[in-house]
Amino acid sequence: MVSLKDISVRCGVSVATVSKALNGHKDVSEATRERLVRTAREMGYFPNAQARALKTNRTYNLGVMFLDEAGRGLTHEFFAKVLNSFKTEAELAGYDITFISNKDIGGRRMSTYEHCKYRSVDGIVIACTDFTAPDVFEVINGDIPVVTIDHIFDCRTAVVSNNESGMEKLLNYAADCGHTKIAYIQGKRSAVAEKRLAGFYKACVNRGIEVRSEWLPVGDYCNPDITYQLTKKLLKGKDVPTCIFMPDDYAAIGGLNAIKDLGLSVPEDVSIIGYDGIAYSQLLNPRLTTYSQDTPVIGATAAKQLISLIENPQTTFTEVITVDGQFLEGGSVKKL
Amino acid sequence: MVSLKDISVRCGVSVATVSKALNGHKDVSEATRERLVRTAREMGYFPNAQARALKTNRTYNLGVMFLDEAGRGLTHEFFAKVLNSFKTEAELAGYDITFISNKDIGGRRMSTYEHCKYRSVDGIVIACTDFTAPDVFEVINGDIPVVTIDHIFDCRTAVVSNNESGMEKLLNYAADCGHTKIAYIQGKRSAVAEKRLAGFYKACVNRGIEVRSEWLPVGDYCNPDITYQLTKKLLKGKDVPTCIFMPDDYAAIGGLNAIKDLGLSVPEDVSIIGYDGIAYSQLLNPRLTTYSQDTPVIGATAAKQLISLIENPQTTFTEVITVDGQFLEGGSVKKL
DNA sequence: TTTATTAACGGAAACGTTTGAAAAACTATG
DNA sequence: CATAGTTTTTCAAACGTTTCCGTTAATAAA
Repeated sequence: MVSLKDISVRCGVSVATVSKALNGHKDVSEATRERLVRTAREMGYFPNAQARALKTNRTYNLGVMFLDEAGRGLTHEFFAKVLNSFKTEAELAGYDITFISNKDIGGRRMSTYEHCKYRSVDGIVIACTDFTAPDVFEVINGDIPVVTIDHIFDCRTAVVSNNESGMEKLLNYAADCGHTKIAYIQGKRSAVAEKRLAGFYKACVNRGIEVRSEWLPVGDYCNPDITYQLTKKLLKGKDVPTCIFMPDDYAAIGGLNAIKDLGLSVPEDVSIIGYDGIAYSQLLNPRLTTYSQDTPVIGATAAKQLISLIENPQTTFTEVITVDGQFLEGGSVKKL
Repeated sequence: MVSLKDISVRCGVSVATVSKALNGHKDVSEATRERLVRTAREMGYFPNAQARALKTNRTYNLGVMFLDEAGRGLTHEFFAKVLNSFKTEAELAGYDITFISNKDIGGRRMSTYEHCKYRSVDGIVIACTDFTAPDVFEVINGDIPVVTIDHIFDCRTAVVSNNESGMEKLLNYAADCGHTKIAYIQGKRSAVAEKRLAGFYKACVNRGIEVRSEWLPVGDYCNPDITYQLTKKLLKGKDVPTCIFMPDDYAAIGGLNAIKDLGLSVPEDVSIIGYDGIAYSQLLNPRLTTYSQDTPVIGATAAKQLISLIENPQTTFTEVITVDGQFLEGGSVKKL
């Protein structure tokens, strides 16, 4: 690899001058700057990221903290999409992405935060299902810039999907279609679940729809099996809902199968509403009525915010940015 | 951050001794070694990855090259799963994962290979749909250890899914069920597509099944729309196939919709076979008969191979490792 | 001409490691 | 007790940058 020294001897100047020229400092004449830049290019020079980081304490590396208790990891479409846009935006600004986790190094166990220190990441984005993990708190309380996705901590910037309003929009649609007997299979307790439930209640009150606690079973996100069971249970009694909200689109498949297995059909006998707007939901027949979270914006915003935090360290101001999604009208809700 | 120097002054020895003690060199007495390791732990020491890399030219970072012309990126379930297991295995060995792409740095465009040099990754795994990209060749011809997934280059280690045998198994199953009029909507031309087609032909010959060229349309992977069109076309004529092989499970959804839209049903009127064994395929009703690629093994094997290549540089021996998958019998094929 | 000002460049230390060679401290041997 | 051998420790250079400060040269002002 060609280094600054190589360029300096070739051009008969000092390495200091080369460094300054290439980094656009002002105390180098235009003529030599041009000459140095040119030969650097000719010689195929690229800075050595490690050496630079060692001096500047800036790695241009962002850590992605990604705990997923379900072990689905990147298979989780929401996270995969968010990560994808995060990555794209970060790369545009010259940052690379490294996965961070707790791991062993040199025989000693390293926490996620220690891992970040070891790799000297400039910033961390946290996206996970379990924000109560100790590793998360350690990072939150640390001194590395952090942006969280879909969870709000005091004094930390957060980018959250507008779960409350998304839920409201969906319920309003169901109400518009004439549904009043509405069930909601909730996701597992979490900040996201709270928000969605809040939106559900709020809209129900607004539309004068009675909320029945027995129609609010707690299931789990991305779990078609549990959703299958709960859907069957909901439809077993004599007084059954006409419309069921699912934890998310993926889990909804379990619900659809339950309905099919009961000899019923969607939307004729029972209406179904999902959440997420994943690709499959729009390939189902009938298309699932759902709410598409704006993953491209969520990821890109998180990246922008994180980079801004890194590059303007004085900014003690932390934001909570709410990203709206889009209602997707499918054919899974019957108009009564 | 506490450094080697901090430990050395605290213990009254030189930094060299500390370094050697912590790295388990033999030329340091057991007594001092134990003492140094203990205080290092007490002081919360972690090595500085940059400094170490600068000296040793080893970053313990693996680059993931991941070109996806379709722009689906991590949303692609096969790749997401492979990457997931790759990451897990690599982390076990103390390596981190960094995404590598072509990008701009300091105004100059950097190729993927240059990017790898810049970040000094110890090795690269290539997984992508388009292995003809110039960026791929540059990496293949470079001097960094490389493992490719699902594509074979001379002189480079490759981990490939057993596409040929997978296809054979599927066709044998269809034949066992009594099907003789079999169509295959191919994926776009690629090494993978070739292998699958080869397996298809081979099994057809074995079973004495006539291969009709008009029943071998070329579609595209992960593209339900094209698959929808081609499926309709296949089922329009007067002489139609009784069983259709889809490019993959995801694309198969397009086929299923086409069949539904024609007023037909699976498997009564037409049988369907997928490829990949993605989660959804097993949630469909009826479950899709398909071939599940062993993504956990593929990813883990790739990681192991790459790390072995890195840690035993003398090994000029390159392997091609074929990973078998598993046949999944669903309910989408009718027994005639 | 002298002095002050500015512009362009170089010297050198520093970042935190690793590592081979040299030195020092022991141990054993005759 | 000297010598050789062995074990343990330190020295010092090196990896490729960045950056503060000093130096030189050129220009402007007095």
